Amino acid sequence: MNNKEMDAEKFKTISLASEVLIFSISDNLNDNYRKLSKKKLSVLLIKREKMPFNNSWCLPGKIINIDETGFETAKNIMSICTNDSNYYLEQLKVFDAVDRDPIFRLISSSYLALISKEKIIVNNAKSVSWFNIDAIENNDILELVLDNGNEKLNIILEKIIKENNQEDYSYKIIKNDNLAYDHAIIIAEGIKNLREKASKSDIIFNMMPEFFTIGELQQVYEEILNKKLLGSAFRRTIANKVIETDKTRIGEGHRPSKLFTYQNNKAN
Amino acid sequence: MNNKEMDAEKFKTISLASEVLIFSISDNLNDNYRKLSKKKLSVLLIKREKMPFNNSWCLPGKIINIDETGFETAKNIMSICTNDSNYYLEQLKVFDAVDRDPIFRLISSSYLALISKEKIIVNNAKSVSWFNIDAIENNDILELVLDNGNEKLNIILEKIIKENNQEDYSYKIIKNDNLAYDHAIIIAEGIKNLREKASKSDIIFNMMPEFFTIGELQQVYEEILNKKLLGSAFRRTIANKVIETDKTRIGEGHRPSKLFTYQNNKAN
DNA sequence: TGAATAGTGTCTGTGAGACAATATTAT
DNA sequence: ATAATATTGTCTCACAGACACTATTCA
Repeated sequence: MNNKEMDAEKFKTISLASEVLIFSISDNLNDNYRKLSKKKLSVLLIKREKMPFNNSWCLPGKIINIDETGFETAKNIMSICTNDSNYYLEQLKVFDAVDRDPIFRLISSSYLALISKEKIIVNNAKSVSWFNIDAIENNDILELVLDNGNEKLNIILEKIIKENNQEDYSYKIIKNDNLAYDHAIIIAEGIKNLREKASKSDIIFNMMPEFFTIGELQQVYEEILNKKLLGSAFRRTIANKVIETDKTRIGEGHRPSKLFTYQNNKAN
Repeated sequence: MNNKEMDAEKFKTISLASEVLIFSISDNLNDNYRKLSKKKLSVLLIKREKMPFNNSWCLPGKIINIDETGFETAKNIMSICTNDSNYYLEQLKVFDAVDRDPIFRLISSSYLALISKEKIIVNNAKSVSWFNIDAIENNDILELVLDNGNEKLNIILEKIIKENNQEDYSYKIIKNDNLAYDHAIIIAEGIKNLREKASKSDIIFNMMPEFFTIGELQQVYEEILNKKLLGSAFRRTIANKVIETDKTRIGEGHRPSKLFTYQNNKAN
């Protein structure tokens, strides 16, 4: 094939990429020394340095090689931010709107990764950055505010409800803001997925450090589930999932708290 | 490109197909006139008439065209068995093992469809057939028996549990039986998905006819969840999802039962 | 001392499991 | 009459929400 034929070929074939939604929890210190630091869900984004969407932020992604699975590609992508292989990774969804890439037919197989901040190595290059996520829901509108400290992205999505079932919906971008492709939708779907699984499984612990207080754990659940929980009830329900250690966190302007660790080697 | 170049090209590119797992509920009459007909989960399979896997059964599938989404392709596939567009259809998972097709790199984006038998038109061609599914679980082994009345497929799968979490597992084929590709795994993943959602959503109703008795509905739930339910408790929990009609089913050798219909236009 | 969080105990309502009891039909 | 399913009612137990109360620290 000569170059001309290759170019023509590009437009006739479908390219398939793995894209990874890397979520973690960030600590945001409070000015009041007594108050706990505020936990925020955060997502890792990359600054694009080529067309299309040059200079926009995007999810880390890679075209799937002919000799590797999408999962393997996703694991390779993960190596940009960690050399620890101990994280959660699962298939999320396929995003394949015909016009999602302005030039080619690019289909994205998305993956959701959950990792603890302590396992993450991000060099300070400006091209990789963690964005705190604020997700504000009003009726059928979802407002996403992504903030990395320097730049703030304001995105508005609409929930498209299918067939009268309030629980079954997809998203449509109403207003985008310097985020490439349909990645705003992928982020929204990831949050939805995480929220659904948070109360039915233990995946949240993948974003926790090895040792944590019940209060910190509760904060993370509150952030993900987007609602206040009662301390007493939370302790009860979480009790059989954690192991108390003899460590204690002190120096916080209030009663010290015991440190716990995740009970992941359950025998039942 | 000449033919030789095209052939070479095939081996270098990835093909992407939509494959649809069409589930429905079959009625299997009991010899005892008093007893209810036994409900079975069933899947629509197609007899392949070309290589690879010639003469094996497979899920209906189609290569995704460059100008349509996988969902659209899935809807086109659905038209082989219905001209009613009122069914449930959702993305299931991507299956992309490198060697799943013996010759090419074929990636399958699978969809789960749930439809009521009354909406289905299958011409009696031998190439399309409904198979009743028996799924027998023993520890980490899942045995699938697919039976269309003429042919019985016995498949054995192993659950591969990830990272000590009993709930998070995938499947590996131990013994296949005249089922093409990794479609046994897709069927197993579909059953798992259906089971998880059955108790948390109303998707089961997509496989019910317009009018049904509570007993029939309970049977379907028992079949999907693979456990016996208590009639009294079932009635209580299902009560707010169904509307009682003035119709009654009679002539069954026991007390007649009221017919209900799904309450899908919920106002909450 | 006071602000803030940690941690325990208890009451209450909801909802599921168990099971008893009654109803109704075709053969 | 009997087998089989339909339908209702009631008791109990587990669990989550609400909330009161105590504990402990640093500025």
